[in-house]
Amino acid sequence: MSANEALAARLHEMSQLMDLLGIDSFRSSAHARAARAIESQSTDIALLASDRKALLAVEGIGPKMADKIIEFCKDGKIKEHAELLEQVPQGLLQLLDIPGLGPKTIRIMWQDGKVTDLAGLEKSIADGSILSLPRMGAKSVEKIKQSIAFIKQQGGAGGDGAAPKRLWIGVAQPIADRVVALLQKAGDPGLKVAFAGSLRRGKETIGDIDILAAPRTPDEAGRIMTAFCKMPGIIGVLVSGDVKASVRVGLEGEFGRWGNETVGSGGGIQMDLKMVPPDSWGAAMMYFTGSKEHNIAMRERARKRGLTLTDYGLFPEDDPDKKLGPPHSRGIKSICPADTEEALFKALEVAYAHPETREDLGEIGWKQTPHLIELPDIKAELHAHTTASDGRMSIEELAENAKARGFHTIAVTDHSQSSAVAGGLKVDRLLEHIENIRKASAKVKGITILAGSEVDILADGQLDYPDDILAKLDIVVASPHAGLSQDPITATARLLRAIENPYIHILGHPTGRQINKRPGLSPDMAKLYAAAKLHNVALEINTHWIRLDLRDIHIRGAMEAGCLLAIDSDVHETVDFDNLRYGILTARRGGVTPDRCINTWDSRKLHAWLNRKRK
DNA sequence: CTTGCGCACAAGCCCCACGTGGACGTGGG
Repeated sequence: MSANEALAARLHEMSQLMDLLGIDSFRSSAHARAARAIESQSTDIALLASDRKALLAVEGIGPKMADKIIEFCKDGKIKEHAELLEQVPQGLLQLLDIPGLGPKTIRIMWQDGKVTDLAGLEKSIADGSILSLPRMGAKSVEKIKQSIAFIKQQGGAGGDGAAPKRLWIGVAQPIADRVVALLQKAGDPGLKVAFAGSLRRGKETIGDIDILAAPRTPDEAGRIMTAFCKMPGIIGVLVSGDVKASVRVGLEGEFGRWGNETVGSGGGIQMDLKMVPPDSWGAAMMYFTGSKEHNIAMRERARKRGLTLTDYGLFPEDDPDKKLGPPHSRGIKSICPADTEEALFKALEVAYAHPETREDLGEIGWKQTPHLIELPDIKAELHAHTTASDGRMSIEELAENAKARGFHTIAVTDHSQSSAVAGGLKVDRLLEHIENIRKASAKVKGITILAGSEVDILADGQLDYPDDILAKLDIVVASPHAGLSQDPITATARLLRAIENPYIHILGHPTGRQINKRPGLSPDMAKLYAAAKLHNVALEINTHWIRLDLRDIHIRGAMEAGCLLAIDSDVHETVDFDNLRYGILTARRGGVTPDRCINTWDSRKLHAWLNRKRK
């Protein structure tokens, strides 16, 4: 967990504690909002907090919050947090993770039902006393029971307080693809089915998988619902009505088989299906895609124009006090077509925002839609390994694979000598490897094979080969692999030194973080961007879904600073090429345009750029 | 607790579905 994430988690918990204690809800939501603001900062919080003014400039952070943040950075803790924690029983927070139970209900149970933890809750379910709570009936209790079972299976039931884990996008996406195909098959030809939610927005981790379908007849709807609730791997149905359902699916069975990397979510993932009339498709996609913050901002914009934006369309605002019920249910027609998102954006006079950018971080209010990079724009892979180090393919196999993807260039960049576990090449082996690459290059036509290396950035910022060896390589990708728990100042100096090396082209996975595994380095990113621009070094977006490093918010900063980016799949085996889609999504979240990504350049432009450092 | 408007004090992000039980909490984005 990075420092920013740790602080955000702390503030979020403070907000939850306030809810449980029944403290002023505005204070609570101010803390939740501050937590979100911290999460979307690309600067390491320790650096930000060294300048109180900069902290105050962040939307949602006022004087009191700034002091708490500074306190956290100095002492590693917030006194008020500890004080709140003292007033609430240990096991209570965990109950908030149970769907169906919110702060109000938990507070009542705690105050007069003597429930202070999961065991107490289970007891009150067992003896039926839970039913005496307001708004608690058989259906709600059943849902809670199922949720408890799921949480226990996830492993966190010991009371470690761990929030439910989010799945890597690379694990969630193939599952969603299969479900979409399955539902399409259950319907008639031409049925619209799509995934939405954070998956469609391309977030690096996914909480649940949202699927939208637009059946045209009740019969078709019935078949879709049945197929969804009975798909392979189902471990529980939470809700199933006529138009929506929520289920949990295990990752072990038919929809699992993701090798040993499925551990992220423990045992399963929630999937939500919603069915809508075809003429509401666009409005429903907007709603289901989110983000929540984007939706709210869009709906506010509608209200300012005397309109109401809902999941079904755009309506005249005829009922400000909301007494009459949703407009669509009263037979009122949308004032514009609601079958596409584009039509709704247009009617609200907002430039279309791609799903990946819908985070309410400035996209509403664009003069025009930016031209974001797309998958087919990528024409070169500049970071790949062969059997010479830890890859699975020979040079020729690698080149053939790249050619089949339509690339004009593939760079062979095996590990350098310090990466012993990855079979890094000593200088003599590297020289021999270069010869082999030249030979393969003569054999395989129709693609340029570059001789390169992924050179370790040593702890002090030196590169792992001397300059005269680097000079022999067509391309140098320099990456940090070890020493990833350095403090921010040392890490900054280390990476800056690497960027300043005259032979480096690309800074590979700059922070070395691995999602859900380790935080990696927290350098002063602004300094990195400036140096990369000055020395003409491209910053890598490593497309492996465990890395996605640079991450979205850092890419945003790099784009604003005018940097070049490289989107590379760090290929070790054939399937790694398929990770490109995650790199593209992440790049789009950061606002990358094709001109700024060196992998989109035509062969002449790219090679000229590489050669500028080889004179 | 923050913001916005103005230098002290208000007001505070949207809309729908569901279950329960008659108005509100919760979850979905």
